[in-house]
Amino acid sequence: MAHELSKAYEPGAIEARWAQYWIDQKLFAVATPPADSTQPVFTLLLPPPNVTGRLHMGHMLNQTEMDIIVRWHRMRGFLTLWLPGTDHAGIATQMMVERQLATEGTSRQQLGREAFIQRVWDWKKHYGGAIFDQMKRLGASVDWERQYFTMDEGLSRAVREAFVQLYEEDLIYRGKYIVNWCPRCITAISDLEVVHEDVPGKLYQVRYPVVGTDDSLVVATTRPETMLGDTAVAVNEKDERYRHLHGKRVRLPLMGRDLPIILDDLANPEFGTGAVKITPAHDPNDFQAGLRHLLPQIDVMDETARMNENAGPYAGLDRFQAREKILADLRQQGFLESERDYVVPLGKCDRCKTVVEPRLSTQWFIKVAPLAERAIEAVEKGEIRFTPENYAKTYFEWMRNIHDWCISRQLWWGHRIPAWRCPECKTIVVARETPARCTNCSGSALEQDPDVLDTWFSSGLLPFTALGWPEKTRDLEVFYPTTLLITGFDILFFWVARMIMLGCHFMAGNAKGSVPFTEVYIHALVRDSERKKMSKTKGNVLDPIEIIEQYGTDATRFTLAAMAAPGTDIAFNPDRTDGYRAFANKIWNAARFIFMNVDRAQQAGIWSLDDFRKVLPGGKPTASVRGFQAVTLEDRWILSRFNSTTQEVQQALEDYRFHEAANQVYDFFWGQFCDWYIELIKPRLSLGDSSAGAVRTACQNLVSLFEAALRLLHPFMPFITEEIWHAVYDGKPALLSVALAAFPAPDPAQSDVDAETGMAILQDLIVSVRTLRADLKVEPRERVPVQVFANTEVRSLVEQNRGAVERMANAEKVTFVEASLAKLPGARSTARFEVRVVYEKKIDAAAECQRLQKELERSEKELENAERQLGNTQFLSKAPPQVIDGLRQRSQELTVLREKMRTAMKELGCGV
RNA sequence: GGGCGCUUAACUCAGCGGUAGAGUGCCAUCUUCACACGGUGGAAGUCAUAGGUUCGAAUCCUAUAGCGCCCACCA
Repeated sequence: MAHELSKAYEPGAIEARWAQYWIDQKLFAVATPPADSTQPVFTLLLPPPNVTGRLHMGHMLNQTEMDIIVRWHRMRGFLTLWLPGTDHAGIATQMMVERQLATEGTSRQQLGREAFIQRVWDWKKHYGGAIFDQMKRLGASVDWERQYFTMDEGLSRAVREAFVQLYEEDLIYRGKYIVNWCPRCITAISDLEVVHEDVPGKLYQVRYPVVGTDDSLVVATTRPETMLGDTAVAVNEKDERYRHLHGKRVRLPLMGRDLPIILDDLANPEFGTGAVKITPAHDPNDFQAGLRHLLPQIDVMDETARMNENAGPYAGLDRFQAREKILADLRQQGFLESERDYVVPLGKCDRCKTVVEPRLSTQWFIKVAPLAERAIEAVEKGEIRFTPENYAKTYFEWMRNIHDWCISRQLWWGHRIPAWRCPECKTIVVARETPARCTNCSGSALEQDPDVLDTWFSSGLLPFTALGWPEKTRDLEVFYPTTLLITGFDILFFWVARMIMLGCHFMAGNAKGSVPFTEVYIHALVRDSERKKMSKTKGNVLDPIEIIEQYGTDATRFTLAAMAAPGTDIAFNPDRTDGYRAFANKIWNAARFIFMNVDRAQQAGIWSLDDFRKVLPGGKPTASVRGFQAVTLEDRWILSRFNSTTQEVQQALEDYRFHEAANQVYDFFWGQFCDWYIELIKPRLSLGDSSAGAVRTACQNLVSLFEAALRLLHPFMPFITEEIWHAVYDGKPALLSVALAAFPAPDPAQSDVDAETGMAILQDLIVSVRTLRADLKVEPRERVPVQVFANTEVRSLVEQNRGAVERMANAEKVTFVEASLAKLPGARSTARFEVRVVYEKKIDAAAECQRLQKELERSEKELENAERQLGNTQFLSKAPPQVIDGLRQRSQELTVLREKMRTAMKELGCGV
C-alpha cells in the first residue's frame, strides 16, 4: 500500500529524498508576476554567505528562522520570493587563495594580478558552492533558479553605476587621510573591521629639551616608535605651567630635529604632564592637529609597518623591534623620564588579528552624514521596524556617531574602482565604462585605480541590485522593498545599516517606498551548551551537519526554533535535539497508528483515504479542517484545541516568537493529540466495539485533523511532514507538496469553550484516579471500582463519557454515590468532585497523612492569602472585577477543600 | 569612557503586574496489539541581594554583587 510507512523513523533517507525532490521540481522558483497580478508579495533576501563559507550554527539558526517564515507565508498564499546568492568576500577569499598558493610555493605577486584573479575564479568554481550544498540539506526553500554572485557581470555593472552616481553627487571623495591599516593584509580597512581590545602595556614619559634653554618638556606616549615622525609638541594655551614656553622649540631626542611648541586644545592639562607630542602621519588626532597648524607629515613606516628611511637609524626594523630599540636608546641617553604599567587600547584587524596601524594614505571615502540622516529618519518614522525593538536604539546610537566610510581596499579580488588616472595631467576620471581619453587633456594613457571596493559596498546595494537595478525591471517593481530581513546582530552595522543608507538613497522616490526592507528581525548568537561562544580555538564548535546526521534535520531545526526566543542567546544543547527527535518519532508512530486503522477500515470496506480526498475541493486541503464531524466531546475538544493552537502559532510567528510557536505545536501534537485524542478515539476505531458508521467517522476525523496538523507543523519540520503528508494522500496528492498547501487558519466557529471545560474535568478525574491507584499501589493490570460524588452537571458529564473514563483510568466500573466520600479511605477531593478508588488493600496511613498534611498546608496558605486580599477594601476597589471574582471563587473552593481534607485526616487518625 | 543585556527546579531555558512553567535529567512503576525515541505517577524553586512603587511584584523603579556583549581617535 502506498501510504505505508517504514516501521522505524529514520530521518536520513527521508530528508535526502525530499530535499532533492524540492529542487528537481523547482518547487520554490518564482516567476515574475504579470502586471495585473494582485497576489500579495513576500520577499526575503538571504544574507549572502561568503563563497569561502562553511555552514555553522549561526547560519543554521538564521536559515531555520527564515525558512519557517518563508514557508509560512507561501502556505498562506503569498507570492513568496526567497532570493539566494553568495558574496565574493574580498579579503576572506583572497586570503584563502593566497594561502593555497603559499602551499604551492608561489604567491599572488609572482602570478600577477590577472592570473591571480583567474585563479580565484577557478577556486570559486570548485569550492564556492559548498555552503549552498549544505543549505539544500537544511531544506531551505529558496528560489535556486535565481542565485546570484556579487561579482556577476550584472551586479558588477550595478556597483559601478552606484559608485559613479555617488561620486557625481559629491558623496564619494578621494583623499589622503589617516586610515586603519592592516600591515599583514596590506590594505586599508574600515573602522568596523577594527576590533578593539584593552591590553596591558606601558605609558612612557619622554623628555624633549627646549632649544636654547636648560628647560625641557615631558610628553607621554604608549607608542614611542612614532616619535620618530613627530613634527610638533602641543600644550594647552590656558595651561599656566607652559606659558613661558610659548613660541619656543624643542629638540626631538634621537633624531635631533627641532619641533615647534604649538598651542592646541588637543593637549589636555589634566592628563599627564599636559604636553603632547604631535605625529600627524601616525595618529588621527595628531593628523587633525597637523592640518590646523600646517605641520609636516612624516611617515616613518612602510606598508608592512617596518620603519622606513624617514626613521633614520631605525630604518628596516619592525615596528615592535624599533620600539624596544628606541626605548633602550632613550634610556641610555637619559631622555626616558619614567615608565609605568598602563592599559592600552589596541585595534586589531578583524580578519587576521594583526595590530592595526593608523596610516596616512590616499583612499576613497563615502560621505555618510547625509545618508545617515535619511537612514535615521526611516527608522524613526517607522518605515522600518526592528524586532526586538531595542536594536533600533543601538542602530540610532551608531548612526548618530557615524564616520565617513573608507571603501577602497588594496586588494586584487573585488570590484575594481571605476576611476582612472591620467599620467599626463594627473586628472582622475570616474566613469561607468573604461574611458578612452582623459576628460581634461585628452591623453589616452589612462591607468585604472588599482584598488577594489570594500565587499560591504556591493552587498549594501543588494536589495535592489539583486532585482535588476539600475534597469527598471518588473522584478524591482514587484519585489522591492523586500519585506523582511532576518540576520544576526554581528552584521547590524556592516550590512543592515549600510543597506538602509544606500537603499533609501538609490531608491528614493520609489512608488512603494525607498527602504530596502520594512521589517528587520535580529536574532542572537548560538552558543555551546555552557553558554560559551563557539570558537575554533576553544574547540567547542558544533558542526550543524554532524548534528543533522545524528538527529535529523527536522529535529535540529526544531531545536533551534524552540530555543529562539527573541533577544536571548541560544545555548545549544544536543540533548534537546535528542528530545525533538523523539518528538518526530512520536509523530511518525501516530501516523503509523492512523494508517493501520485506515487500512483495517478499508479492508472492511468501510472507509478509505479516497473518501477523505473526496471531501476536499479538487482534492486539495483548505485552510480549515475539512470532513471532520464533531460528534463526541473529544471531537469537539480536539477541534477547539487545534483552533487555538493555530491561533497561537499565527500570533507567535507574526511576532517572531519562534520558540512559542514551536512549543505550541509540540504540545498540541504530543500532549493533546497523541496523549488524549488518540487514546480516547481508540474504541471508536474497532468494529467490535463500534458500528461501521462510527468507525467511518472516527477514521475520517483522525485523518482530517492529523492532515491539518501536519500542515501546521510543516514550516518547522518540513521533511517528516512532507513524507507523511504524501502518505495521507496515498502518494497521489493533488499538489506537488505540502509546502504548497494552505496553512491552517484560525476559525472562531471551531472554538468550543464547553468542550474544553468538560474535557478539563474529565482529565482531572482520570488523573485523580491514576494518582490514587499509584498511591494505593494497585497492581497495574488490576481494574478497580471507582466511586464519584459530584453535582448533577459533572455527574452527567461523567455518565456520558463513562466508557472513556473507565478505560483511561483503568477502572472497573464508575458508580455515583449520594454522600461525600472525603472521609473514606482511598478518596481524593477536588473543588468539582470527590472520587474514590475502592480497594481493600490496606493503605499506608502514614504516607497518606503526610500527603494530606502537605496539601492542607499549601491550601491553607493560599486561602489565608486570598482572604487577606478579599478583606482589603483597597484591593476590592482597585483590582479588576474578574480578578476579584476569580479570587472569590478560588477562596470558596479552597474552603470546601480544606474541610474535606480535615475530615479525611480525622478519619485516618492523623495526629491533628 | 559611553550604551545594552543577563542572574527563575540538578541542567538548559520560557514567563515579565494578578495562585511559579517547559524540555532534559532524577525517583517509582509498566514490555497493554502506534511509539521503551514509549505509557503512567512522583519529587524538586524565599524567581541573585537590599530597598522602593502598588490592593498585589519573579514581573515595574533604584542601588549592590556577579556574569556577558556592543560602541569609543584622549596622549
